[in-house]
Amino acid sequence: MNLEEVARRAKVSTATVSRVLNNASFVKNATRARVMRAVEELKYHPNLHARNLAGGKSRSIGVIVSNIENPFFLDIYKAVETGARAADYEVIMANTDYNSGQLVTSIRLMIGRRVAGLAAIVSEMDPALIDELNGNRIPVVFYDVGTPRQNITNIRVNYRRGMEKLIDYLYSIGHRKLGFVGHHALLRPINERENVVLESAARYRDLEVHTAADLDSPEGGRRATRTLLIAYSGLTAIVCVNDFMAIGAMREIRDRGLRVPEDISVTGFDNVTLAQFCYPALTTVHIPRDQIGHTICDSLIPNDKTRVEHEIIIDPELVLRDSTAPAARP
Amino acid sequence: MNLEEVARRAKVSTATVSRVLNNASFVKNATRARVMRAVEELKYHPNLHARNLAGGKSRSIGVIVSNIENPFFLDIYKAVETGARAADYEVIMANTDYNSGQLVTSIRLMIGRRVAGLAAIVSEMDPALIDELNGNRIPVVFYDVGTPRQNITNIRVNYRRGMEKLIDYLYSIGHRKLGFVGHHALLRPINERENVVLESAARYRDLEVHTAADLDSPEGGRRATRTLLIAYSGLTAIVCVNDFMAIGAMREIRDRGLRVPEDISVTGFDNVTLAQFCYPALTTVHIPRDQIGHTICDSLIPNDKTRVEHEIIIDPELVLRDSTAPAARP
DNA sequence: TTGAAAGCGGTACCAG
DNA sequence: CTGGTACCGCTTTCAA
Repeated sequence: MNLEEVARRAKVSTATVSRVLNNASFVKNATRARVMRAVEELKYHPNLHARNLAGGKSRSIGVIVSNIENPFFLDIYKAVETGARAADYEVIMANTDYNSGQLVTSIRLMIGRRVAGLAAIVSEMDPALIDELNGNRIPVVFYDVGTPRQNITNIRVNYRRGMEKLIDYLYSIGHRKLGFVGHHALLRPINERENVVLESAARYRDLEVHTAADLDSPEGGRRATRTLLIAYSGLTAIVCVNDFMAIGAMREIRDRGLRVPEDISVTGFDNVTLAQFCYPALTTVHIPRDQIGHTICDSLIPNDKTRVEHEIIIDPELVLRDSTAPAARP
Repeated sequence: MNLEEVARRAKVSTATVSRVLNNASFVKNATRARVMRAVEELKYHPNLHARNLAGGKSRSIGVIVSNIENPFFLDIYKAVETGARAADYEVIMANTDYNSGQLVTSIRLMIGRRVAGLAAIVSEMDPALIDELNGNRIPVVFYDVGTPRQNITNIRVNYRRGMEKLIDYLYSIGHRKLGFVGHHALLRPINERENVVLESAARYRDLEVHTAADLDSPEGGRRATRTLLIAYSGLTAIVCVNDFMAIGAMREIRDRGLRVPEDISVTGFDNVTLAQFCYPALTTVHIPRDQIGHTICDSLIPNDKTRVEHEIIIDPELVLRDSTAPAARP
């Protein structure tokens, strides 16, 4: 079922069929109608691979994320999709599960597909890969990794500031012994985040922090919290690397017969929608996924109007809700 | 950057380059090495469109879902991805947001990509589309819609049984006035679900049900619940069409100063992971997304061993948790 | 307004 | 083992 068959049935050339299908140049109404009818009758669907090959262009952008189950990444993906649709681009998504091998596979896939642009919203990016990407002339956006260079835009969140706000707040309401729940992702910027927490805490002489890490999931958050609670007594707050894990942290705390926030406070990061539907609603730090999505589209989709900066830094806001309260006095 | 450039650099023919890249037939080690080096030096990435075109095969399956934000759909997608990866297939995902126009677009996209198989996990499927798909010779799996025919597998969940179990349970613990939270999706099978609830309830003379619908999201669940709570007093339980919306229902109930489950019980459907991380943990009905994902792969990916039935019906299990309790005595 | 034909970047068959 | 080459299905000049 190809152009030729349609052409034959409509008694025209393949060139003409191609023209009507692409609304290109002028075709006499009568012939156009004949072609349309042939297309319908044959239930013809153009082969997109052939089209891409012949056309040479691309009209699609790739988005690679670390964990599509985490609403944070999903939100970014959706934001990009919205922007892309508006520009009549399609977006191809790939998920790495924080697996560096998968990342390589995904990147090759995207390049193989000749995407017009690529967004890497991942934390397992290693320098070698950045190099590989750098060789190519395809525009790339990194989230939180990579050095800005030619054709590369960098979006980063000032985690340090976000964490400091969170920790300052907890300190101000009396917390002196915290647990930090991180997730497994051996490379940057995750470890960096743990360091940020440690350093933020180090600004206070009398603030103690203990850490644990597990998978990026509610279950992971629960396990890490359990580890923390068993190993260290007297923790009055659990600071989680993101909202997704914080959900598990709250569950674990309650399963141990403790109350949130009366006995132990919990904080997240990202401010995903779920954070406000938790019970108690989660205190967190807002990261504007929509804005990130927009920025990605702006820097990946050719656009004469806006010129996007090569490095964008976001200063995240603290969002106070009900999962935090003054530290329990022992 | 194409085969020819690589061939030239390695001083071989394009055919040979193709061979080493596909591990096909034998190539002398020396030449293979030369080719490899050229590939590396040129940072060559084969054009997948050209490859697909020339190869004619496909090794990819499409999955279309109604709402990727709802973990239910995401879980199915992931299950399919796992199965597909194992068979060295890639999966292309498309999201319709319950929009029938998007569905058409997505289906055309998949056919245009010449996927080896297509899974439509959507509720906005209309008969015309089923016909369009039916014309094609590509194997299709429908979830919950469509009549089984040649090349078409149908997976359906026996919602009626699931709902009956839920309602029987609620009735048995004293509930006589229920609210049902559905979501907007004008076509089947959603309305069907509302009907099922109504009919399940009709088995009892003294069981009253009122319904409301909104978007498939926690926020939608919250709004529908608000509507219900304002319009009808004396409701002792809110039955939600799925877990995702139930999360919003619980929030709304509590925001009105009521307790779950002491004042009002809440139930979900699907048993997504989140259901056990809610507080209180959600009473729901389990739908085995893994099994569904497996089945999809089995019927879409050529496989000499198993022969899959053309119609598979799942009888879902009731999962009792903490969001339900005996009806409050007024 | 329409047709013929030259690619686009690979694959795979046929010789050598 | 390796090279030559006929497609794959569509887009896009160039002429007619």
